[in-house]
Amino acid sequence: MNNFDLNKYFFEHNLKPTPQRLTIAEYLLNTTSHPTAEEIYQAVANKLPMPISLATVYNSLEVLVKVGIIKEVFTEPNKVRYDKNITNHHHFVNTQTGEIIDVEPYELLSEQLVENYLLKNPKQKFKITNYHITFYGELVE
Amino acid sequence: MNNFDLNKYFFEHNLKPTPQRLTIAEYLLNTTSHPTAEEIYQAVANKLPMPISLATVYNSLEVLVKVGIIKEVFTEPNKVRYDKNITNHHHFVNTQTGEIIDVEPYELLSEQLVENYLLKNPKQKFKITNYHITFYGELVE
DNA sequence: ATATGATTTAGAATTATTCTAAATATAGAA
DNA sequence: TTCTATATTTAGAATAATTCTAAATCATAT
Ligand SMILES: [Mn+2]
Ligand SMILES: [Mn+2]
Ligand SMILES: [Zn+2]
Ligand SMILES: [Zn+2]
Repeated sequence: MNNFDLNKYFFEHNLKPTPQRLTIAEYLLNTTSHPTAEEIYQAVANKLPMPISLATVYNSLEVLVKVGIIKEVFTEPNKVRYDKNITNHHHFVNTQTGEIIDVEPYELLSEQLVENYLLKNPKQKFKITNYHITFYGELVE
Repeated sequence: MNNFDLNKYFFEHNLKPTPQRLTIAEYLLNTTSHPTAEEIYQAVANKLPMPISLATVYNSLEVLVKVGIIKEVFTEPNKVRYDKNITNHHHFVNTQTGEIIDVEPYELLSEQLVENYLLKNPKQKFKITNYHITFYGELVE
């Protein structure tokens, strides 16, 4: 999504395209990393001509999640990360660096995963609406 | 693991079997839920003859994790839960109640999952050491 | 220009967790 | 047993992430 699309998207979702929101959205759309609110705050503070508050970063992230431009990711305790990749996908955590990398889903496995759940938990009558896999591992030398 | 095993386990791991630790461990071993530190604190405070502090709950949980009697689980933002099930397994989150249910792993899928990761990320040279699936869903009427 | 409502802001409040330093308990030695 | 060394517990302070509050500012429509 480029800057033009962003303005359009904001308009279509009744979001005022304020410099703060636009800069936060732009920052996220231009990184493959999964930054925290604090990291976004630091990066965006350096780009904006005016100052920005951390509250605005949290407020903006909330509305960007709400309109579906970004998603939240929980891979670690006590830390929320934000993700421009809004497709269904999974994450690989490099346990040496903390880096989080997107993993594309393998849809052929989905059915088997869900079937396995039903097999292993025959008493429970639940419907699985989605699932998320966190892979952990290390760089191979 | 019964009370006898617990004393033995503590002894073997050089953990003094204090009433606080024993009661916390017992509480966890006798529930299939995945309680938070606060929930454990409330439950254990009611069982112990002497008062207990929240700091002791956190300290005890830390050593119980360290010696491998329990595991930490991260399924929600900003909340750590504790799990007596120390085997490799996954979790189903009932999005209506927040209840967390164990899901046994399907080892036949592991290989395919890891293969898929390598296929979809051919440039990255990482070794996957483990992975965790969080299923989300609802009760079916 | 003015009003209205949305947005931003600083700072206070909240929640989960960790730290600190003193008090107490445990286990082993004497 | 008592003593002693060390481990554990504790209350409360500190920290980190996030949310809340209420005032200031901004944008848009009259
Ligand atoms: Mn927390
Ligand atoms: Mn947090
Ligand atoms: Zn992602
Ligand atoms: Zn579990």
